[in-house]
Amino acid sequence: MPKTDRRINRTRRQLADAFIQLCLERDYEQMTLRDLTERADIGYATFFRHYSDKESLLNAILEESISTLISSVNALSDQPELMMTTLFKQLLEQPERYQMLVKTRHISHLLERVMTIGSAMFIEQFAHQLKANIPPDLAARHVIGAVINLIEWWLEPSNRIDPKRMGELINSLIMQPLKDNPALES
Amino acid sequence: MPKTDRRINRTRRQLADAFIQLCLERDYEQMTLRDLTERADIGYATFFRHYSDKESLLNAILEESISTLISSVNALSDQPELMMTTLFKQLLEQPERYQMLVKTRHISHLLERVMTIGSAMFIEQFAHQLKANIPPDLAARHVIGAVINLIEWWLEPSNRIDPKRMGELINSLIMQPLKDNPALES
DNA sequence: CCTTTATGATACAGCGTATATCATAAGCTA
DNA sequence: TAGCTTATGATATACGCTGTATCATAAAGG
Repeated sequence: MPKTDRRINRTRRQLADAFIQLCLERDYEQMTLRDLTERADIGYATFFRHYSDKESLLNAILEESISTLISSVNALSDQPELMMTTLFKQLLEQPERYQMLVKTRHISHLLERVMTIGSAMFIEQFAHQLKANIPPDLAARHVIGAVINLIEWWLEPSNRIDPKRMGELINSLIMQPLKDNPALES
Repeated sequence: MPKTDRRINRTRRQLADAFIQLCLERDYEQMTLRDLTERADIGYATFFRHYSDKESLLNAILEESISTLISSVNALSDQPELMMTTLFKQLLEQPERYQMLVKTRHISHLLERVMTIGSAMFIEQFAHQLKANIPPDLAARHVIGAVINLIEWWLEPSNRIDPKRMGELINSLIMQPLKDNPALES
């Protein structure tokens, strides 16, 4: 493994931090690279030595977030509810980063990758006990989309209710209703 | 009511059509006003006599779509399932337009306005029979977000299942699970 | 300590945006 | 239809942002 130059890490960290800050303060679209490099306190031309354009930096941050999240969750794919609570706890580690991904509408890219780990198993596990006449495509899309929707809601600072409770709610509002004989719980 | 000049209507219609076409063919972000005015077959400068920028045109199309959709469903706010099927039938009238709004991620703006009509009544109607410990904010968000998610899925041409069936599925997968004593149906 | 390399500063070409101007054509009104 | 009004087309232009090239300098690594 090649050690990366400290200066490279420093520059990229400054860029990522400035990017997240500016995204939350202003708007992604109208944020210029001049704004960004000034906030990051690096030379304008230096940006292009690391990323080809603004979107490329965003994708780098996205991919890094995906790796972090997946490696903390992929061992739990057989325990959906524990996987969910673990996911929520992980999100709390760097809230600004994930709020930025909500604002730029890239959080779904991230969560689709994460959810695919769990939902593939979920679909396989429940395929034979799906409610009658529910198209499997629709079921899969509903699980992933509805969970993402609640996570986006939960990322708002005033909505950060207990991760364990969120896991229960997701199970009761989204997972169980797909089953033929839903277990009744509070 | 002031009659608008035919030329104005003609220009704006050409711009909207070209905009929808190019959005579906290429990408919204990298679509230039030169591309747009060339496709619409109008002079470049003429664009700015109608809209201040690209986003302004998109918003105009969005607002027009919202008006059309709302006026076709707002009388049905007391019949959620009929409102849903009517909504789906309306979407079938101009599929390209709404697919474009999905691609530009503006469909949620539209559907939030439409769903607010129905969900306000839904919330009021079911507030007293909500499952225990479900935060009302979360419930409202879940209803709107999950419905929008299924509509986006349904707008994909290969997923256009029967509007009536969609209304039933939405009721059984999203609405009923929020209630304390969910009615069991197929 | 010496070599390597990432950075900062600057200049510059290219492109898209947005505005101003003027002649022309199309629409409206009587 | 005639005459006035107005939207359009074409063109020129200023401006800002992007992306690249160059060179001297500072910082890192061995």
